[in-house]
Amino acid sequence: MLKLKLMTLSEEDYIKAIYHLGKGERTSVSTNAIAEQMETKPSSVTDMIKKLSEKGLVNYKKYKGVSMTEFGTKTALTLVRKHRLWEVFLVEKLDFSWDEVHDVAEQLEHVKSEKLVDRLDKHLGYPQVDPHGDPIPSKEGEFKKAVKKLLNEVPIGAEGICVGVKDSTPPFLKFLDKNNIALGDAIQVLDKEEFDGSLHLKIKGKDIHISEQIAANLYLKITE
Amino acid sequence: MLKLKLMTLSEEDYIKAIYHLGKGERTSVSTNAIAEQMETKPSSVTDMIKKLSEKGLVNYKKYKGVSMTEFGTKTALTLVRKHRLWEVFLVEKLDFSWDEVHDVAEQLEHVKSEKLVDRLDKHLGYPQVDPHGDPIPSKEGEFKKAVKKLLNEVPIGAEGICVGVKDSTPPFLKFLDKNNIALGDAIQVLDKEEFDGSLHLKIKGKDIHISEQIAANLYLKITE
DNA sequence: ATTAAATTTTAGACAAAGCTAAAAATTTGT
DNA sequence: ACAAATTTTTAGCTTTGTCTAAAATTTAAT
Repeated sequence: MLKLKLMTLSEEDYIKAIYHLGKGERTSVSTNAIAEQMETKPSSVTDMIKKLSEKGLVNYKKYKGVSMTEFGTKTALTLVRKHRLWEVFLVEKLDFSWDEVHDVAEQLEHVKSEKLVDRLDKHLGYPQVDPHGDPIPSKEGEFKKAVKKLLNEVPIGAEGICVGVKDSTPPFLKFLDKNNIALGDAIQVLDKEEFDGSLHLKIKGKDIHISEQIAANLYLKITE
Repeated sequence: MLKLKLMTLSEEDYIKAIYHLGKGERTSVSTNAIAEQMETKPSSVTDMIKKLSEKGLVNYKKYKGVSMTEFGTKTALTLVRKHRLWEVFLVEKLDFSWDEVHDVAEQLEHVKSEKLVDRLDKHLGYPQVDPHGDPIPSKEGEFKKAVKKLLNEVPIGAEGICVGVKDSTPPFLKFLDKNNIALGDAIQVLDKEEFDGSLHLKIKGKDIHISEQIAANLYLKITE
């Protein structure tokens, strides 16, 4: 397998951004979208895209957007893997809360040592999902595409595991904390109000009533 | 307490290098020595020194070498603290061996999060020394100066704890591993050969015979 | 003490990654 | 279809950290 040791921090950040913007599916991503994601200017993005293209990480044609190559995707997946493993570490071992881990993991993921990642994975017991319920790619870049649905799109009576959030901003995460909703929780949809789309749920034996807006930001993994 | 959040990786590396070259004692360090340590050119060092001087981390007078300020020393100690805590983590939690941790810790120490360091410290049980027996500064930058002596300078009959190595290159560290000598071991000096200065030791109940060269690279913490 | 050697600094360049402003290409609206 | 709006790229400049080559200073040697 090809391996590109010589990636700068910035290149790694771009690769991850392009991967996520393309939803991991090698779809074309616009310069502007990347610029927004990276909080930089489109002209800077163009420059970087050229470099990544020369290194074989992305496909690029002027004015036509950019898409990941097979190799670029593999590279992005190792970064995603590292990021999510570190998030698990921070939550499980260092008692960070769910909504604090991202920035630190963002830094830790850039540490270059294959052995470190492998050992960390082992230390954590080979976790399948990160604290946000997102799947952790294997060393080979494979991961089960979780069957995730938004809670408001799930039929009444459905049961599943809370595996993720759509909105991962601190305000929303804090709401969940306050209402004792956490990843890994078993959730059952008891009823839905016609009037406002709000839901009655059972979580950890307790009944809860949430608005449709909340439901629309919670992913449920259907254990079918 | 002053805190300088805006340090680049490179600045941090220089500060640590200058601190170590000055043995933590704010002695004057030469441009050439720094250049050698940092594997760069003296002219680059001069440039960086000016920047560090402007930031109040070092004292600098043209042609007269450079020394740490109080503030620079504090800064260096937080880096040393991070480095050594990560080394403990790698050895204790991820089963890295003693001689593999340095490069990875070198990267991990640059991660910026006070909370991360505090939690890591707690997670590790507030260790006092790293896997090489070097003391870990407290959050406030304090640390017990271990009473360390080279094994060959210790009188016959002395007892103590193996707390460090002078030569920390892989070959030497591997020798120690092979001969079952590790940090934290209780060592007793049984006898010394007049002829070649070699030593008879008792380590973990076993008798061992080592050359003077080996003894001259092992630090013993005298538990007086 | 004065010259030779070594060290240190300056001056000028370069690569990486970013920016602004302007030009070029594409897309959109009527 | 074609002008207007938007998007993308280019050109040229900035900063950080590095380099080489040359100049300045200090140290060493006779």
